[in-house]
Amino acid sequence: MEGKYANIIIDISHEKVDRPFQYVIPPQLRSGLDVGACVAVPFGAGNHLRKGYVIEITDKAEFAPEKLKSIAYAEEKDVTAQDYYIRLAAWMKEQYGSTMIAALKTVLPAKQKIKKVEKKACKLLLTKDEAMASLEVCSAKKQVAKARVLEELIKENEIPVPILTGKLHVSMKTLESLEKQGAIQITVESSYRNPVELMADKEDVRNESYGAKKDLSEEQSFIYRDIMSGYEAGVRTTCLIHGITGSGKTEVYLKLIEDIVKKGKQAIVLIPEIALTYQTVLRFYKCFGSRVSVMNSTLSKGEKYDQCERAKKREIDVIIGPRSALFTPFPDLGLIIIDEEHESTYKSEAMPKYHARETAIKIASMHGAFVVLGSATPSLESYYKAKKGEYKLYELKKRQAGGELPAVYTVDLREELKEGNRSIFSRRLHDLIGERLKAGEQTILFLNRRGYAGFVSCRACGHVMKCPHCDVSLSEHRNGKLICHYCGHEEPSVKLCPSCGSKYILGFRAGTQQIEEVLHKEFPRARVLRMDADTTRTKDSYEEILSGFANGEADVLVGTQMIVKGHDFPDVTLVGILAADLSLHVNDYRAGERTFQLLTQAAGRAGRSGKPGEVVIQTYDPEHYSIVHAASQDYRSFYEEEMFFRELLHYPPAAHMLAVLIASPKEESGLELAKAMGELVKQKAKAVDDGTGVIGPAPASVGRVNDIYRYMLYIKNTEYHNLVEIKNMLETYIGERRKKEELKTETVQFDFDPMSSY
DNA sequence: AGCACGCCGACT
DNA sequence: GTCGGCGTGCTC
Repeated sequence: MEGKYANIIIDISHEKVDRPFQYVIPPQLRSGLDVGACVAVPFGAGNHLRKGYVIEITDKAEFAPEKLKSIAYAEEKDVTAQDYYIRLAAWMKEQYGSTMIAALKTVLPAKQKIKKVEKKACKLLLTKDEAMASLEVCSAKKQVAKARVLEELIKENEIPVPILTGKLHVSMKTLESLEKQGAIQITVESSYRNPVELMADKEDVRNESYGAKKDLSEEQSFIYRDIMSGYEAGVRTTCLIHGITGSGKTEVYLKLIEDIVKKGKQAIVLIPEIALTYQTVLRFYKCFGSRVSVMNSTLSKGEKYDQCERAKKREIDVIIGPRSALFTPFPDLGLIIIDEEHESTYKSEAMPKYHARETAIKIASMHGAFVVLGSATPSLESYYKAKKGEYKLYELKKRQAGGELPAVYTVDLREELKEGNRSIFSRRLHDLIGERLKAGEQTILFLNRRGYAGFVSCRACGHVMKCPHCDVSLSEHRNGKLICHYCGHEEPSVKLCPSCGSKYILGFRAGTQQIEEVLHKEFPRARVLRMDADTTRTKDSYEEILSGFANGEADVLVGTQMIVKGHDFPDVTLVGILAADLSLHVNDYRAGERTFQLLTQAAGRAGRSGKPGEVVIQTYDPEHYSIVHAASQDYRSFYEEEMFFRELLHYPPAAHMLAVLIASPKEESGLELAKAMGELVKQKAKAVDDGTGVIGPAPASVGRVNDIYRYMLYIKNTEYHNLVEIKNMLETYIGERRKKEELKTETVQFDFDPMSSY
């Protein structure tokens, strides 16, 4: 690439320098420098040479050219790894529409390497009396900063440095000066650990029968052999394994990884964050010992950095983690597995809003690796691609333990009501729960309710308590406060309706709590565990509840979506889905798909170890195709029916969709920008005539968050790259208006094939 | 992150 | 004056 100037991101982990700086490319580097190159540049007043990454090469000087400095030199060829990350970041920026910095930040695991893993602390070396004396000396000299430090250290002998520099506004200089005087000592601590070994230590792995190597079934070994022989022949096509619940996809993954590792390559296993449990990890630990590691959000930055270093040094072969584990710096990646590939957590909510599936395929292609997707209820996207031949489709139709799929009963709640049953439990479910309690078998009750605790409304006048900064209702918390889940606004609960003065203003508590109460009333001897956002607030409570239930500490588990994922409960023979259509009535084109997935996955929890299982689906809408096909566990029919609607309405995967979120503190200027952008796209669509459809602009479904007004624009096209082009066009449009200082407070975000509704 | 600049009280 | 400590802001 030719060009006079290079825009470079300086490798300093500090917000204020986290933007491109422009440098002159010296003539001898003109031809050999490319985007992604690692260079050394003079930076700051001291002209210290620092590392940086070239993110753009241009002829346009964006800064007074006479003030530009020159690149000192380019790093030698060992930059392949870095180069790879910058290419990946550039790809993400293009595909998903974000800043380069944001993309680099999500992709680069090394960000922490600048920040020391060590914990620094200040320790007082003087005695109390000596310290008091120095304190007086400092005060006399008006050395306020030093005095502040000494004062605090007298109270507490040792204080972490970040507290001193943060809360007390003391600079590192001051501390160093104090250290020179011999008044204090700055201590450095560092800790290295392998989180998997920590997990494994908690249980005696060897006595655990769980991950014991079973022989593959015929179905399993066919898939394994077919994939590996394809691999040997150089095929790198993405594979989709559609295996019914309990069919043993994990065994296939383990075999594949084993082979790949034998070839000296490494594997990444992605799982939805919520499903990362001891059970899952232990199974891998059994196979690969300490050469497997985990990556998740509970690890500290230092621990994450450690895992990256170990990966680079080939000390581990397998990493298990959520979508961020994709960026583990393996030197010779061979395989990426995405388990439960339909899960919406694989789509990032932050910028860039990337999808782990597409990104994994990109990463694999950069490494000569391949991707295996697995699910009992594949996303429509993946199944569609498999049918088109873009992915290779495999099926596991038999349950592993030889168990039958559970018998499913659908109960029409309208009929129940007609016949005078107003309970949350239908008579059938009630009877079956009773039977299980007698037989000593376990039951799961599942409420597929979206969102959190109920809103507060006045029964007399209908007034609803709303957030003063956002267009959403406040929800009542256990501590009696009203909280806004969008901006965090808090206010005390009300006793009297602020609108009409009635005292009948109450929260709608319909939820797992209520179910628990009814259970206690109707089955006083049943031991009940409840799992929802309330009971899983603390760090380990999630795991505690699940393993408690798995160990038979309770008869009934009541919970929301989170209980359906991951865990195996061999003694569960009854699953009750209390209101199957709750997740159906959300204004989102994916509602049908999500409902089908939830119901199928929930039903699949029943009867997993030989004992026959039963499932009761309670619904007001028993004819809905999502419910009908989930009840018969018939993915194919569901797919055909849902796909018909997607084709008809041009929704993904039949077409692609770009959601544009325009936000502004000023209502009018936000709408003006949204309209202008919409008009621009419509004009282009007319000119090119490529079937682009534009919807909106319209206010977002939550039209105001934190006093910022939000507008949406939806753009549809059958070709993804056409949408990328439109995004690029809008980006330049915004850039131009920004230069003219017209847009100061407005922000625009892009979301391709959105998973969440706005 | 690191350096310069400007501010402020103390002291030759 | 001017020296040394401290906070602030900028770095292509």
